[in-house]
Amino acid sequence: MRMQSFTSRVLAWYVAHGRKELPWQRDREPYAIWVSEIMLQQTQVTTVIPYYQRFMQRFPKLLDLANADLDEVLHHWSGLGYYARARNLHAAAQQVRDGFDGQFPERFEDVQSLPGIGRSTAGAILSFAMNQPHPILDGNVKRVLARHFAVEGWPGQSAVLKRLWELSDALTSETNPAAYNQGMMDLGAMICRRGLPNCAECPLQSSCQAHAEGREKVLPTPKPRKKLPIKSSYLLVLRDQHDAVLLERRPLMGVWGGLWSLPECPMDADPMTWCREKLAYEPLDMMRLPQRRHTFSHYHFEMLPLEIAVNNPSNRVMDEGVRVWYKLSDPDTRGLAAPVARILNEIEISSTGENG
DNA sequence: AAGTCGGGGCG
DNA sequence: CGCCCAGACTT
Repeated sequence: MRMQSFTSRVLAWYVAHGRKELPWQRDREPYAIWVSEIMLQQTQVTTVIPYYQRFMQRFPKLLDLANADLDEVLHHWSGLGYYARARNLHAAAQQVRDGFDGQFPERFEDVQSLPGIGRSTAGAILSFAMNQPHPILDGNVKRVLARHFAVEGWPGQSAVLKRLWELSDALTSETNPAAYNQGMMDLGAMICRRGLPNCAECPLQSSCQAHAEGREKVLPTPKPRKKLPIKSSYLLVLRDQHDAVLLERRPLMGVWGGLWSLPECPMDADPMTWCREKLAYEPLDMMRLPQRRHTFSHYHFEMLPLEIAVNNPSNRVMDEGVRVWYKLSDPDTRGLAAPVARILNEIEISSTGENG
């Protein structure tokens, strides 16, 4: 008998083994699926789930998100990374509110025109929410296709990417794209895994070219990587007489965009002098805190936190959009850079320990 | 086409 | 420690 098609095998496998109980699969509301798809960009399912639940509890409807302050959106995103996703999500919600009468658009071109939504995410949202037949191409689908069809080359190369899109487009189910796309993602996550593919339980094994050639572990071709440079800075923890800490808001573009962080003193400067001249606070006492390393996609960040006691006059004027005194005992809803939150948390624990 | 953008999980 | 993960955007 003739072998079932690629597409029908994926569909059958999804019905039998795929994931159907994820929090954003309960209904097919476009807004919920949209939020989940943005969170899932470059982020694994198990990491996303608690963030998704807190986010949806605070912003249950699209208009709740559109009408919220960006600061609070970033607060609920803090720790997930790629904060441009949160800013784009917020801006896109406002575009839907103002340009689409608050209804999430149903035309592919309209969806892809929203900030933060590219071809793959637009296809995912419209296929999952409305069963529209659009292909997707996330990391899982790339891996399944690259292996099954033995596609050579790093998928970041335009020619390789074009070939993978052609395959995804040709294979996507016309009748049940939602189940097919979810099936491909689940196959990539559960069977056709990066490190140790479970070919024995794969519905596509009989036709998989990489498996036939014993190359499933070396495809897809990995990204050529360079050694990450190391950047070091002092992080100044200015602490006033009321146990408040001075925070600065980071520029929207760049690392930790829009989040609140500690003043960053260059390594070639003297922290006491820098504190006096750049921050205009007279340092009274200084203490080293444990050094930390944070790794970004493109460099290591060595943080040398210094706790500096200062006197904070009550009549001093400050621009609260750029700098705030953050009370350790009374944390609010600002988005803090994750390593900064950990540093402040340690200080707060040690200070509460001293007082009782 | 290449670089930017976070944090976590895993071997 | 290196590598990757439900990518999109800028230059």
